[in-house]
Amino acid sequence: MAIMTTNLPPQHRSQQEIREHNQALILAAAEAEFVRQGYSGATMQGVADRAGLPKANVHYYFKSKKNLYTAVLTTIIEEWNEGLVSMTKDSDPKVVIEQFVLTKLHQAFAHPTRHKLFALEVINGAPYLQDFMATTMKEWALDKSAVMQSWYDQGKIAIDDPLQLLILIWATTQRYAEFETEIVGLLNKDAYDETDVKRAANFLVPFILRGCGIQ
Amino acid sequence: MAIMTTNLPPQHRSQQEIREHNQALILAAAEAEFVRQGYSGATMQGVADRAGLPKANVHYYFKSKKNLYTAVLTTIIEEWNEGLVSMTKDSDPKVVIEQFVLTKLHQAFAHPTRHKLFALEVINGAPYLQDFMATTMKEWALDKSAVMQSWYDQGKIAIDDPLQLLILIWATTQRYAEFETEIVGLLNKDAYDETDVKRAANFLVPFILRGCGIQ
DNA sequence: CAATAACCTGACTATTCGGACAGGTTTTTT
DNA sequence: AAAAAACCTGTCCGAATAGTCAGGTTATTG
Repeated sequence: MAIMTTNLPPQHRSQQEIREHNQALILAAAEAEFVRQGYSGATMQGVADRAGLPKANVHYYFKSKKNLYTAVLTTIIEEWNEGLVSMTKDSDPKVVIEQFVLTKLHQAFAHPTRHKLFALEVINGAPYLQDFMATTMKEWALDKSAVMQSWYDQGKIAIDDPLQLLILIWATTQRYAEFETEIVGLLNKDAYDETDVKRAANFLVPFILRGCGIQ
Repeated sequence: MAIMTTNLPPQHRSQQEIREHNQALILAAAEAEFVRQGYSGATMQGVADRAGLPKANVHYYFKSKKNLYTAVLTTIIEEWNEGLVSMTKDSDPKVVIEQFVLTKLHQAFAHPTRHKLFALEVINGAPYLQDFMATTMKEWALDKSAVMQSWYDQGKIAIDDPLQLLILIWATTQRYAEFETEIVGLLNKDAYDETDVKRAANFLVPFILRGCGIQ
């Protein structure tokens, strides 16, 4: 619908500028369009309209609908773990878990569309993410689980099945993005405001720490 | 794909039997088909094939695709709160919360497709569920929140924002259905088996009780 | 045992959509 | 400043798909 960034034509734009600008424009439009009705429901014309470009131009930059879709997913994945603190067996679980939850929570409120798109993809079997899920993501999860297992062995946390804890933290933080519609309704609002992130954090952080047997 | 119930033609079936049988067949097929690629990606031919009926017959019973979709959602909603124990301000929070979590968890593992379909619908703005979400579901949630608030006032639980607790319980239990693909992969399996429900329950129930400050 | 109503389905239709492409314009290179 | 390369887009096309319908079969009713 809305054009995402300035599209006013500067007099002379280098081809590199044009390319970067239009690709970013199309990717942003595609993210919105794909989440609206899923992969099949999205139309290339819809992407074009949101980007303010002719349909043929979208095909010029991204050869096919499938190609555009995977490009959107790739950009989402690349930013998936950004901002996360590192954790080792010597870390303080309280600090690390608190930071992890807060980071994930802020990402969820900041980029609900991305989280929705990711969820849509996983719900119908992750056809385009199988590889990422089976390799990068799994290794990351198993690595973190091993660290948390060592915390348990040291008596720092009460969790003996860290994979489940990881699943819980993902579930509870991402939920605010994925189920935005439902939660906004329950909170009697039209959209989230700043207080809602705080309210979620104020509940979630101490809850999870208590659940982990910390404090 | 697979035909859901016996479709062998008894010699003489009453029209009522025929109707009930075929409608159930089509609804089950539609649930599977709609979850496969969302509303737009599903095809009436696909529903027909799964049900083992000609496409025109599907249209005979459910006038349109939209009509069939809302029929599927309606049957899901009707079973949404089944099996839940009642809760009052005099209940024992430990018992009620434990039962609530276990019931939701078993539903999630028993009917993943329904939960996925519900999630798909909510993620793209609940276009066909707005009414249910804004009335029945909201009243239910606010009612339960009030009960839990009274538990807090009595000092029985440490949760002063019960709506958030409700959101957390929904998120953590339904997650196992919605993100089946991801979680099954993390557990190194092809599909869930009985031990996975137990493992989730063994983690989740004590975690949530501790989070609530119980025990 | 009609007559009526309900069930069934092959064949057709209108529409929508992804994609192709020819011919044009602007920028870059030599 | 000419040639090449990259960018741009109106128009067309084939495939897929929701929905229609006429003509049929089977069950119900009086």
